[in-house]
Amino acid sequence: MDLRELPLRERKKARTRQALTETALRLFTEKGFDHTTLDELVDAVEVSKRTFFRNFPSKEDVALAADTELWSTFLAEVDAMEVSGLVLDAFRSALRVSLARMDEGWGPRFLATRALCAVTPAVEAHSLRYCDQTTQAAFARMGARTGFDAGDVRLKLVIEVAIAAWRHAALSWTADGGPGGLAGLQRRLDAAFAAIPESIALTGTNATR
Amino acid sequence: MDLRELPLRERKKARTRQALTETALRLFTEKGFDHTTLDELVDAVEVSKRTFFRNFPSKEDVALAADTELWSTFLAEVDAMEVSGLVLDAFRSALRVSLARMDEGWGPRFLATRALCAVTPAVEAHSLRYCDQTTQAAFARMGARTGFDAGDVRLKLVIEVAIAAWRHAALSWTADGGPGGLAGLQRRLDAAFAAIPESIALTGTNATR
DNA sequence: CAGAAAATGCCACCGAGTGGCCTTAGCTGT
DNA sequence: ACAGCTAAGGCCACTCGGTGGCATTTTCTG
Repeated sequence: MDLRELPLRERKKARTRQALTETALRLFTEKGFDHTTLDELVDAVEVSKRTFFRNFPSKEDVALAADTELWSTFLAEVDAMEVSGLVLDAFRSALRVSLARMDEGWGPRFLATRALCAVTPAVEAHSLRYCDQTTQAAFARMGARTGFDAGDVRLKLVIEVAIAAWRHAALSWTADGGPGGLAGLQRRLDAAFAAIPESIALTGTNATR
Repeated sequence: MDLRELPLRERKKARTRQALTETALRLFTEKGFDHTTLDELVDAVEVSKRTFFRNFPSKEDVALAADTELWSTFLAEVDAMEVSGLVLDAFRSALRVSLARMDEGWGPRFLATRALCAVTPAVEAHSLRYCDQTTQAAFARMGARTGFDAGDVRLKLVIEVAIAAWRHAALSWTADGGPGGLAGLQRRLDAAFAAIPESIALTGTNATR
């Protein structure tokens, strides 16, 4: 992430990208996603609208920078991870490590992004798609790396379960205002994973109240 | 679903709605979602664009009519279902019953919708959001009906797992071209549910190839 | 310092989606 | 049967997200 060593061109590009994500997140949070036009954003950052769309495929994407950082790190982690034992545990630790790799300031940005998702359907939809694409990519890479069949239901499901645990952890953590920072999020993640066996064995009767 | 008994006004409304969904699915499949303008669609059905947006909140929604039919039936089923034993089994049978409730012609429409999702990111994103909303709604209703805590991780996870099984079944069935019709989809669904216990117990080692 | 290559800015354009307002058509009373 | 009410549809103008084309600036290379 250190960009001091990059050529000037790349540095400038990275700088405008970051300015766009930061300003966008601030404006969207202050005024709402729908009530912030792209013109306002690009005016504030002093770039042209054309430049914006060379950096981000859509208005929604600039709001989800925190998500994409996490997911790309996660995929790299999946590629690198040792699987000796429960596959579910491997994914849990991949998530844990990815979270630890996020740079300082990511936590608050992620929190703001989630808050935005909660009130803006369009952003939520994009976020879910990223999540799903990541799940599928993880499935494909794991399938290629380990010996599992290309369409093995079990591998697919275990990844979906891991991601579901992550999503629940992130959601509940966000709903409570992000208590304890990233360590707090980490704890919720562990709790969610720990609850998985009980979940599928869960029984209940109709409470007639 | 029989609309012979409705007042004339309602009948007409239902008819235009159906004409829109059918024509939309046909046009989108033939020419692609992005290369079909709303003007073409409303011209074909002979309604104004304004009328379209009184029936559907967005262009994507008209393509997902098959999804919404299934999910609303599923939610009704969740409200009605008996839970005595494994909660996971209750959801499996709710999905099974919902599928059986779909009217004739739903199968092909659903298949076409899924094919559309596979090639059109915007439609896919909307579809995922519907799915997620359904999951959350099922969670909220179940939480209210049975005695579980409002934010019980286990209940949330078991629903996510059930939906994940459904999604995998639908995806693999679609990828193969929908073999065996709805009965074939049903079989994939059973197989996916059956694989859940093995999934979370799945172990593997790095295949160094 | 010259020239290639990449990034940016500018402008015109398309299509999705909305608000306002008027007209039409189905539903109510007498 | 008829008059009035109400809901739905049609029409029009407008905003905003997103794209293509082309000229201009800026950085890299020799």
